[in-house]
Amino acid sequence: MHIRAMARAENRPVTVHMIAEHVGVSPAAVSTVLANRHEERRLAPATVERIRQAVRELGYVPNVAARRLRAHDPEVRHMELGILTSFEAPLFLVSRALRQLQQAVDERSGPDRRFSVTIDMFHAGRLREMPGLLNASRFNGAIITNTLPQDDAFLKSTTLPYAVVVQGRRLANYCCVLETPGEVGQRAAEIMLARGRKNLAVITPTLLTESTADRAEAFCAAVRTATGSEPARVTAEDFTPCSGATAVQEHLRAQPKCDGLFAVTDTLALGAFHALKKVGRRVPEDVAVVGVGDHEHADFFEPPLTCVGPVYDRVVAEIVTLLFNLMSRRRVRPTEVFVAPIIARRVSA
Amino acid sequence: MHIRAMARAENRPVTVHMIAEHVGVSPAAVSTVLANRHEERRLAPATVERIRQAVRELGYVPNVAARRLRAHDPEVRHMELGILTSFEAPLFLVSRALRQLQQAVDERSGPDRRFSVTIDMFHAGRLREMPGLLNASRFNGAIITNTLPQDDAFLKSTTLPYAVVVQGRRLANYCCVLETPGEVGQRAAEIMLARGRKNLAVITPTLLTESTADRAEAFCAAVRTATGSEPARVTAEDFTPCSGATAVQEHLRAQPKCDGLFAVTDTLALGAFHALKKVGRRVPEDVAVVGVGDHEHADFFEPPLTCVGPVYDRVVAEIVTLLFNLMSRRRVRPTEVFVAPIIARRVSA
DNA sequence: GCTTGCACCTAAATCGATTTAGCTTTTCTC
DNA sequence: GAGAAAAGCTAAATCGATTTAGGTGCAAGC
Repeated sequence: MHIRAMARAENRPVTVHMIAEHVGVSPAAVSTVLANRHEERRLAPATVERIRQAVRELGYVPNVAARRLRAHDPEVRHMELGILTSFEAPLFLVSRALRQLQQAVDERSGPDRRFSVTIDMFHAGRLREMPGLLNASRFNGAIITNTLPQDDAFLKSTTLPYAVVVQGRRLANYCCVLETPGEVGQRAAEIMLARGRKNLAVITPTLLTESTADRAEAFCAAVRTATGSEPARVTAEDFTPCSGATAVQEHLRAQPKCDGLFAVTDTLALGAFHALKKVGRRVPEDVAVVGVGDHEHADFFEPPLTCVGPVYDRVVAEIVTLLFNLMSRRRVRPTEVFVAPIIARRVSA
Repeated sequence: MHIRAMARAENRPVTVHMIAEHVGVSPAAVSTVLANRHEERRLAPATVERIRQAVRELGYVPNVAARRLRAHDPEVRHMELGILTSFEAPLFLVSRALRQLQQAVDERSGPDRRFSVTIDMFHAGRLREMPGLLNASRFNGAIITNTLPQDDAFLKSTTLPYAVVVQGRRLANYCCVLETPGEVGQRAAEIMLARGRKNLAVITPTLLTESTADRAEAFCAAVRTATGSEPARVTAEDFTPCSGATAVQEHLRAQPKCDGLFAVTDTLALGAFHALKKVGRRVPEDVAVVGVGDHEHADFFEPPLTCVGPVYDRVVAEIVTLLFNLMSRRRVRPTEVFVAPIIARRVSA
């Protein structure tokens, strides 16, 4: 064991102890230098220099977990909250969640209770690889959002052993907050039908989350029920206006009679606007457009975009409430909270 | 000391040890239950229940730092990187930084080297209150952005003892990446002047970062030099289009002859569009508008917004490179990296 | 009666860094 | 030259949780 330890030592992370050995002093001396307190603790300048040299040479990287543990004041309890989202998703819901969560946290912080809130990203579909998720060594509580079906499957298979609220997805073993299933698509369809639109299409990105899929499904179902015919499906590469524009432009070529577009996100609707202008069709006279999400700038689109969707601040408020209830164990059972969509009637439909 | 310890114990965070004492078992047993491994380790079901009960009653919150330290594989070095930004600022630069940083990190990760990247927010002007900043117990490296002058003053006064890259600000004791001072405002002025605009205004938010202040200054200086007259200053409450619209509308009332607007962020330009439409003035025929930042949707504004500004991907690339150089100690001296602005000539000016 | 095996639990080491109290050795003072 | 003070450093405890190796007592088997 001793020999193996030596053998492996080559590539091991450098510790204070190793530096100390290398220089021929105690770990205490090294630590003193690292904290820049050698003056007050009266280390000889020559020693300080030798230690500094070694620190540089060996490429020392402090272990923050160890430092945190040590630095931590035993009088205050510290809770780590994370907002977990995928890189690929837009950040606007996240930033709202963050703001509200921070506010909730500021209210609850005191001399004996502090919180930290961070945003942590995972690659879509690879949530399971996030370090510290499973062994609960990273968070005391987490909000998980923008998951793909693979991530959902992972979550379903293991109940994370701390407070978790999942957004936009129904999972039996977690507390979930999401828009009322079916409603968004339904309302969008109603708007279109009330305007007498016949040749409808729904624009979705390639990667569908549960929410975006549900919106498209419900829209199609409602249209089918009312008119007997199925809306066209337009698939954009991702969430960006650019990909939306490309997809819609192609669709308009194939289906010039199209007179109503439902975009499952506002960014795609923005792309649709662009494509429509390019081929000289007016919104909403020629083509009605409905978006989802209430993009913070939707009112400033040209024309202002009519949106259907849950009030995100409500969604976030529910999430935050649930999270704190879970953490204080006031509610332990998994729950589903639905937030009904509202319609922001503007100009585009 | 013993008595005081007892006295304080009331309100102390609950530890595994305390639970163990409360139940009358060893910490090992409690830990076993917390990890849900009581089956394989053959704890009596009754004991498990008693422990669970106590965990609930006492409101146990695990100390993640301790868990991390313990869970940590001594073969791999783990580096914690943070992107620190203020709540009040828009996230779009942050999200780009995050994506590029994550990519860099993915490339450098290996079996013996892992990274985690998080976004951490501070209240504008209160960076100093962020826990773990000063005692280096949170990050091995950090990108700091969207600071206010108070934050800058704080940073100037203490050199953080780890790898730090500051964005958008010149601080002698740090590595900084920012747009070339003076250039953005100058270019914006040139565009306006080349179009023969005379009655110019610059729109800024109330809270000015160094960059936004510099843009406005340089714009005014360039205009003053060329024409001898000073552009008007329009102050919006914050960065939102909404506040921009309000401010511009007011300005137009006071200065109906205004024919050129320079907005120090794209979101403010979007608000300006709105205000201009409302009073029936055409862009760019009546009023030219120039924005900064190259908003990811600037091309989809109506009309597409002409932007001046650094290529953000360049900025971020420089930041990431510097950060890794600092961490591997390939470059230790503070540096300033300037990224020259480019002009995205679209329709609005 | 003695071993074996099982059920159930604990002592102690460990993760890495920091700090406090204290130990040598040298230098200074009278 | 004795005692005090200063300089320069270290041993060991600590932060909180986890795990490994091992102990104890009881029932079963021969």
